[in-house]
Amino acid sequence: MKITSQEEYGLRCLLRLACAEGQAATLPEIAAAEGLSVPYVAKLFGVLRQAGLIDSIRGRSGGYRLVKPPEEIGLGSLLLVLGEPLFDEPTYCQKHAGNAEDGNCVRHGDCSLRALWQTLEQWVRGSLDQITLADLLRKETRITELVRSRLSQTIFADSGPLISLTPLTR
Amino acid sequence: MKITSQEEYGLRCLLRLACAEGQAATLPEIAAAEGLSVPYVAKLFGVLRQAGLIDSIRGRSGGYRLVKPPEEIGLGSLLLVLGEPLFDEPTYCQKHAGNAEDGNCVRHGDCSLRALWQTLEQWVRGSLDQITLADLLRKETRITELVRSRLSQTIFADSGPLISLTPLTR
DNA sequence: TCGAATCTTGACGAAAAAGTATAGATTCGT
DNA sequence: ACGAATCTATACTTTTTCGTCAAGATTCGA
Repeated sequence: MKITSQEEYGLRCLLRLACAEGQAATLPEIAAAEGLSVPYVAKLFGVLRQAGLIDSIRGRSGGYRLVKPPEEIGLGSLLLVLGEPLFDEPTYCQKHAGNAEDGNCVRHGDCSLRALWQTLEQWVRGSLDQITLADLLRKETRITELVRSRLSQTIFADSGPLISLTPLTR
Repeated sequence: MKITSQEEYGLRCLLRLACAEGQAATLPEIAAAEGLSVPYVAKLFGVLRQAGLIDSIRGRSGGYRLVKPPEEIGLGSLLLVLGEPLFDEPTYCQKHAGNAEDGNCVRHGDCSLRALWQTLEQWVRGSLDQITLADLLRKETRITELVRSRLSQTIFADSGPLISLTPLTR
């Protein structure tokens, strides 16, 4: 369970854009500010652009701009654009090893850990979405308090999935 | 932000051990139960053993056993043994790209995102530790309720770190 | 219109992670 | 004592991720 490079740097670069306040910032500027290579930032911004988070202006005095104000960009959804979910639903029971010949999931009865990951994902994502880019730009923000104050909402509200295991046969 | 293979499979295999209730389970048994190769499970159990979570008995009727009862194994610490933390403190400012020639962190003033990741890490880890292996073994557990009921504790209690950013210079 | 500055895209190589293979060490049962 | 069943350790191959490179497309300014 790790923050990927793309998540980390994508977020950093987007923060730089957010600092620019409407003014378009260019790849070389951002790259220099973060100490990254220009092509790498270009790749990251490609992802962000195709996700509709930023706008690009081509040509001589071009650059990138945020589409929405920083107040409306939650970290949960942002990180989801830059990386994968904690747990990749559609491929979960196929892609890894540990499947029977017929391709079915060989695991504890009904793939029970799935429920755990789903809950965790929903929860982390939801919590992160309570923090916006704008929050990260304000100096001297106490994150813990920030989140706590915004987390009185119903993250656990829905009735989650069940876990059940079948016993190990020896 | 993703669950790594080692975390997923390590947890699954450990669950199998927990099912065995004190009886030693062998590599071939576990591997067959999870549909994994024997050497792979061996590797995973190597990690778990060196972390002191399981005991190995060598020789003819050997196998592996949990050192502690499942009630005392929290998922947070377990996953930490199997994978890396969300955010790798000591290497954070060196290992990635984006550093100045002198090796110092080139980032926003005082490496501000660090505070975010630390808070998140602490928080996810702490929450996961409220769930034990034993909880996952009980059939029909509603994870969301489980966590909520155990989370009235002071996960947010300590005063977290500050965030601060220096403005983008163009 | 030309050229410089910019974004866009896909292919490529390097590094890390995942999983396998193999040889070896230990113990038990007969 | 021997052999079968087990764990242990290391090296290897494959796959994925990371980051770079190079060629192309677009726009502005002079």
